[in-house]
Amino acid sequence: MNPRKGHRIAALSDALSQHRILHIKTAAQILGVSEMTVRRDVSANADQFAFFGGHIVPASDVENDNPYELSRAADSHAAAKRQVCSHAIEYIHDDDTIFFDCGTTVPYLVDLLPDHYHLTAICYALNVAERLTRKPNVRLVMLGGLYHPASASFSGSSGLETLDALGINVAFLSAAGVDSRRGATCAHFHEAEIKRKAMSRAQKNILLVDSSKIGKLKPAFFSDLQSFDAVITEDGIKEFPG
Amino acid sequence: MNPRKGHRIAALSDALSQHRILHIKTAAQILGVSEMTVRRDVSANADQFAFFGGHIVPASDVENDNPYELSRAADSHAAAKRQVCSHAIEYIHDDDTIFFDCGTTVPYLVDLLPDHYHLTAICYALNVAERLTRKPNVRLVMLGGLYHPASASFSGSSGLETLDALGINVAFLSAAGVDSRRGATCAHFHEAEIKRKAMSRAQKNILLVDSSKIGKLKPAFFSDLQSFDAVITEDGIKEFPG
DNA sequence: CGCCACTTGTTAAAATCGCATCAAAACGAT
DNA sequence: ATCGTTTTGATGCGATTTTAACAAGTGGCG
Repeated sequence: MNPRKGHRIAALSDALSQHRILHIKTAAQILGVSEMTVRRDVSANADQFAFFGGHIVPASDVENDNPYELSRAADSHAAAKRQVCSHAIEYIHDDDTIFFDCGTTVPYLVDLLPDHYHLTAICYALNVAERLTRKPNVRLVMLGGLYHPASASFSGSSGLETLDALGINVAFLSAAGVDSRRGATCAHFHEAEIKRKAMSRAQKNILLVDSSKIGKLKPAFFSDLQSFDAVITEDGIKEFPG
Repeated sequence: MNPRKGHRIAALSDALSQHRILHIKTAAQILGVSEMTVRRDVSANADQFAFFGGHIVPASDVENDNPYELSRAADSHAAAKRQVCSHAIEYIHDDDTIFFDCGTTVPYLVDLLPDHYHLTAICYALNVAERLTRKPNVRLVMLGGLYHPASASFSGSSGLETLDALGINVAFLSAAGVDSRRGATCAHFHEAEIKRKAMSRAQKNILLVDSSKIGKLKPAFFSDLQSFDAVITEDGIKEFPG
């Protein structure tokens, strides 16, 4: 398969797991191609995607006759992500201030937070913010800016400045690529900027990745692995002393 | 409610629980009424049903995972709000930069935006942001800060500073109270601060309120009525020249 | 009965979706 | 570089969806 095409399919898959429903126009904008190309991609991958009334939905949803119910089970790596996060909660304590990165893994961590913990949460992605608003004792601080559909996140100088005024106990970072020699990378540069700033403000930095990310490399580098206090995959925690 | 109508709603609900998805034509056949009537039934019961691409689906499927949809569906003044907003869209033009206030009325306005309009949208409420992300040609700027559950909005100095750097063509404001002598008021002071700043940056300021707000008074004053270029209720537009 | 508000059906128009077609661009191999 | 193949983008058109407007029907009530 054409590598460019393969990348589009992957990106579409990512975007879909975030939004669960994508208007074709929106998808075309995210992927930076024409609507027609999106249509062709979708129909060429009928095993993954399906059309429904001008929108794209995961094929698994349609099989159930229910195009909406975004089963989080539809996310192929859901089990792995949940497991990653179950290891991660031990780093969170009552009254902590926590930074939550964007991505598809982090929302699972939010769901696992005990309701009785009083936390201050910092985030910059819409899907993460939404989850956090459901936690009764969480004080939520959102970093605003320009919206990026691919990651449902925001970027802007005001967010970076806000970070400068925050004390963070633990920062949970995600990465689209993890390479032992080239470190942690993500797809977009604006994300990398926020990640770096958040890490510099945090006492502890934890990287959350399911193993499907290992060995991959993305354009925007944001940290080498030694800078993390721990790297958590579904197999467990790897701590870096010091 | 008309007994015949009530029976149709029940029958539709039954049919939906069996099929999970119903084509409008199919539903019309099952109920023995015209398509148009089915459409009216569905949109009059947005708390139970929803449209999607010519089909009817249970609203719960769409609302799942989305707390704001719920509150919106439960909104008793939904019809009035929709009507308010239908009057309001005439103030929006292609390529405009629009400020969207928080509240339950504004999301209806977002839904009414033509998809082909290229807009820059400024907002500071989670429910509004969410709606805006579904618009394909909208560039979204979010003002971040501390989250306030009551209005699903954020407040903070960084948001106010961001506003200072923005040129706004039209600002749509909402109010929890409107009094001809004491002006427009809202429940929280942090909201009032953002509203005032947004109004000072906008070429045109439009107040959107359903008539249930008229005569009410809330603690946080943010503008007298003469400062608005128009006040829109479900009954129509009242313009203030100059 | 006649008036009224409300509901329903019909029709038309507008917007959108889905698809086929064709031209341009990118790519690969010689 | 040149040719042929593949991929992509643009355009147009029919079908479908959605909305709006108007006409007809229904039932309550004096």
